[in-house]
Amino acid sequence: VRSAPEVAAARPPPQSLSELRARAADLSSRPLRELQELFGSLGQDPMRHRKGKTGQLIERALGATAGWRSRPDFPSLGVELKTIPVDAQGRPRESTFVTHFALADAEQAIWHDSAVRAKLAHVLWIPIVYDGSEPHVGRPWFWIPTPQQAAVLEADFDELVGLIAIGKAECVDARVGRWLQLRPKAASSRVRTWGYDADGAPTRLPPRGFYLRARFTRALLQDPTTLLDAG
Amino acid sequence: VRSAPEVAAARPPPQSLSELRARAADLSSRPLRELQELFGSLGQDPMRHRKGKTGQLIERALGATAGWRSRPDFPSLGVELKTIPVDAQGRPRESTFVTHFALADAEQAIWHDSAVRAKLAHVLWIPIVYDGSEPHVGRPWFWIPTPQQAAVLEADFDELVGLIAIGKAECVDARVGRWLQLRPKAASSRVRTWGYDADGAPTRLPPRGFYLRARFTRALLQDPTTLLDAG
DNA sequence: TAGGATCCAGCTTTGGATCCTT
DNA sequence: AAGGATCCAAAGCTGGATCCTA
Repeated sequence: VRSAPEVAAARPPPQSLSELRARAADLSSRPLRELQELFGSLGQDPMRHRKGKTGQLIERALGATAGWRSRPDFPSLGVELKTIPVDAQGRPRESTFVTHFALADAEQAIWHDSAVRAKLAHVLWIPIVYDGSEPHVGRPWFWIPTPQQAAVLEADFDELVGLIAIGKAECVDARVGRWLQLRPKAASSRVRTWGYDADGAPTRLPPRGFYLRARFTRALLQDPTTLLDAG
Repeated sequence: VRSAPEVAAARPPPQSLSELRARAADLSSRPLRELQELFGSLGQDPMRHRKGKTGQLIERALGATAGWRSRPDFPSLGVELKTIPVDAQGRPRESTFVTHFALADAEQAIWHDSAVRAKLAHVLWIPIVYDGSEPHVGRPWFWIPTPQQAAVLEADFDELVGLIAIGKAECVDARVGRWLQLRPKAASSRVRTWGYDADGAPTRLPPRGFYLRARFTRALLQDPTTLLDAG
């Protein structure tokens, strides 16, 4: 058994990839309860119904630049942190939020310059294991998309953004896209004006976000060598 | 619009692949009701709840050697006929029965000599479209497995048969196998004795059959070029 | 019983809704 | 509003059960 991390509050950002790697390895298999005692109170219940709280706890434990606009989480390293809940078999059950998307920007949006590409260029996955015993950190894993994986993500992005750019935003629901999808984000009752339709009436649609499908992260975490470059 | 086929009862077997091809093409897009009038009464309702009746109707329409032991349906051509229900998008919803399997034969069973390989070596798929309008024949399609596809089918076969051969028949349920699966066949209350367990007691298990998973036939009929040789 | 398959309850997946913090 | 995500009802999938004919 290892000793607890020495810091008792949010840490300074890691200075190097190896330092981040070491911090991540140190979290591996630690109960959430332990991290919560060390890195602060985000509510008292380390179980479910925490929504984003677990992600914020991990951010503090790793020294990510929490709450900042303009990501990634570790700007100098170019690494994005993703906390991902998994079951006893290590399988993700939920989709993973990537970033907001402003529908009004669809016409100008280009994959190469997009926030989606930037965030997914280098991801540190921190699985949180919910298996009936105490929730705990799984094995951290750094991911850089292979060229083939990046090509599929780009194709999804182009399809989603393209449909909106040509005025078919209503056709875009969560079914579109092989690995990336576009879904409502934030309380869906809140609606924003972002353009004008053919009749000159303002276009009002709820804000949306890009997500990675659960079936993608599942394949990624469970069997990175098969299925992905092919399917 | 074409004229109705000229025959008013079960046809003689086709003499050549091109004759079979022509007959199949002639069925394309015909309502089941029309075939039923021409090729005989297998009950009065051409809708669901027909179970195997539709398959038998298509057999008669094409001149297959119905009801014979030792297949394929067109022995001289080496072609197996499979009638497959699809939805409005052309997607199969159900698994496809391939052949019975006698559990007692597992130890001697070899892929190369198996009924599964023989039946799947050359298949004529006849989709039946259930889309809310009148049920009708879709576009017939001849399929010969690619070497890569055949390799996956062989691997599935070996895994399933191997588990039974080493006495782990209880471990084999419908989850095993990527594209082929082994499932109960016939009213499952009927149980047959087929061997003896370690204690010398007779082994009694319901009869089983090989099936192709719906996700396989779905990929096969919808997108034959992708997904298959890879996944 | 082998061949032709479909039925359907229960489980899994997921699209859309929602919650908290900075 | 943007970032951190999870919740949950309903659709979709499928493993095991079943039906008919020869």
